[in-house]
Formats: sequence, structure tokens, C-alpha cells
Amino acid sequence: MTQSGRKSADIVAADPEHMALVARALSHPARIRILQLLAEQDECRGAEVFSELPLAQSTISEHLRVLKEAGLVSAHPIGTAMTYCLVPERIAAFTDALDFVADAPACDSYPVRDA
Amino acid sequence: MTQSGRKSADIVAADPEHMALVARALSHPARIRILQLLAEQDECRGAEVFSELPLAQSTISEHLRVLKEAGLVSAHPIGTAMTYCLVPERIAAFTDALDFVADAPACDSYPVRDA
DNA sequence: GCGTTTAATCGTTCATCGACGATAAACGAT
DNA sequence: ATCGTTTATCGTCGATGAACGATTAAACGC
Repeated sequence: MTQSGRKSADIVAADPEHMALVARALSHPARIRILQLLAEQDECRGAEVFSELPLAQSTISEHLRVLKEAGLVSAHPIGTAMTYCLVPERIAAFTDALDFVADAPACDSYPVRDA
Repeated sequence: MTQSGRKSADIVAADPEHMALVARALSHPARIRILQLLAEQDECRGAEVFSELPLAQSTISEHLRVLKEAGLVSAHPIGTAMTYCLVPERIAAFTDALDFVADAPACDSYPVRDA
């Protein structure tokens, strides 16, 4: 299931469409922040997320929806509240797919330039 | 400059703004495709990129601009043409920053659910 | 010099995103 | 049964993104 061997390049879904979808889910500071939050807590935390970000509740809910849709976060109800947690396998699958690219040799002898 | 040690989590820019910027650059199938192309060629290739994607030249040029701006690709002129190549360090820095998240324990005992 | 080739830029159009407030739905407690 | 709490959804609006064709700029060959 795309995680038997790391660095296998072909195994991990290197499908551009899929990778782009995951990347798009990651492409907003608020969503990165949410992931970091969940990672720090290690215990899955409820909607203290709402209190941590300077955004309207509805906005954060939308961000969570995007993350869930990308499979990066899972959620389950606890009473009237919600518990969110990371799905590290998904993120790992994504980074694996990217490593396939990262491991390629850089164009010979051209140093990194900013912008 | 953010590439002394891998997996250091704090060193690599875990700055949400920056990570989101890189992710946004990756958030389009055409751009992923371009990166894969460059990775496969290992020799930096010119604008055969233009012939590989079913998009207008101007569109692809724009995608390349985005990738360059994110530091994922570098370019230098060769005669009247251009040579593009990956900047693997950047991608590695990004995946490192993500691994910090991916290495977090999953929320105890909740299986991966799709969507 | 002159045309050719290659890439970047410009201007436009249409679609998608991000943010918000307001509202609705689900649940626990009283 | 009703109220307060918590989260998801809806409708709107402004901003950004993606795509294209046309144009411009640079580097080469002749």
C-alpha cells in the first residue's frame, strides 16, 4: 500500500494529480499550522485548534475539511465535540514520492540561487 | 543554510509561511510533472519540457517561473535556449520539515479512513 | 544587417480559494 | 423539552490562480 519500501520511487504514488492534491492541501499557512499543532500534541486534540489560530471558526473548519479530504487528518466525534489527528502515513507517502525527486542529482555544478 | 543536518526538525524552516509557499508551488499536476521530468533526465534539460506537456508555451513558462520562485528549479541560459534543473536541497528541506510532522505518532488506534 | 528560434511577459477571461457572518445540526446537561 | 456548547454548512465577496494568444527580447546563423 505504497509504503512497503521507502525510496522506491515507482511504488509510492508518483501520480502527479494525486501529489498535487496533497500539496494543495498543504499550501496554506493555516493548514500547516494545524498539522504542526496536531503533531505537537501527540495526543489527538479537539477544537483547541479553533483557539490557536487567529481565524474565524468557520474558516478553520473549512481548513480542517480540506485536510481531511486530502487524508492528512482524520476526525471522530467525541460527544458533541471533535477529535482531530494526523494520518502520518499519508504525509510519509507524500514525502516519499517527493524524495524520488529530491534524490535526483542536481544539475551539475550549479549552486543554489535564491529566487 | 538550512541544510547542515537532516531530520533536525527545528533547523529546517518549519515556518508555516515558507512551507506553504513551497507546497503551493507543488500544488499543480503540471508542475509535479515538470519536476519528475527534470528528475528523470538527471542531465538538466532545456525546453523539451514544452513538448512534453499538453499546454501552451506561455502556460508552461509560467509554471516554470513559479517553480523557480520557490527555489525548486534553477535555470540558466545556453545560447538562445534555457536549461532547467532541480534544486534537490530545497525539496529535501521541505520533506524534512514535513517529516517532523510525519514522525508524530498517529492518534492512537484510529485507522486510516479515506475522505 | 536580417530572419529565425527560444523563452519570458502582457492582457484577458474564467474558475477556484480564502475569509467572514449567519445559520443549522448534534449532543449533553439541567 | 429546552438551553448552551461545539462543529459543519451556506451564501457572499474580494483576491488569486490557470490558461491562452499575441507580443517582445535575446542570441544565434547566415
